[in-house]
Amino acid sequence: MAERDALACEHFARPAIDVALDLIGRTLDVRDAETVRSAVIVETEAYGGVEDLASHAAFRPGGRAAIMRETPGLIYVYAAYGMYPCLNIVTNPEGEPSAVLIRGILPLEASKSIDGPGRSARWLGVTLDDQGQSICGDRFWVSTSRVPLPVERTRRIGITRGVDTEWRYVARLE
DNA sequence: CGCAAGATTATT
DNA sequence: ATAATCTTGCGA
Repeated sequence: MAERDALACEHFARPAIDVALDLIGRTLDVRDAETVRSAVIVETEAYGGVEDLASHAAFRPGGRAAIMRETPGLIYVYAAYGMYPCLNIVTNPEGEPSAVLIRGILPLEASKSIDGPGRSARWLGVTLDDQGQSICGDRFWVSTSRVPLPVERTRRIGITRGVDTEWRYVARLE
């Protein structure tokens, strides 16, 4: 079998804000029993750090979000409003609980981008059971290659606290 | 044990 | 604008 074009887990052992920007333009692959879904990451948000009140690690540190304290490169999945699984990648700088939320993707076989964390995770086939999986494993991996895209930096969406920090990145698509 | 809030989405 | 739907945290 050919070498897989995958980033090593150590790549995510950096501040979430750095990883969030770095991920824009990279391809995310998710292997299913039958197929492999591939999509370019076009929108991300960084969460974490002791000062980030919007982070689950700050106001909901127990339960699933505890994984944000674990090894970088692990998958954190939470159900937004109890209904929609959302995909995160744990990115631990120095024991600081943090993660990057995948908010938008551009499926390779599609022409239209998918907007929103719930819709993105659903297209990729991500479920709550993927909690704890590795982003550099058999089911999930991210390409070493990166499509150069114009990136915009904005405030995060859908939150009521920590609204001042500009920790969201969006690729500007033609 | 009960209740309110929340990193959302589809429908009215 | 608002319902759908459930985990987590907090107060009684």
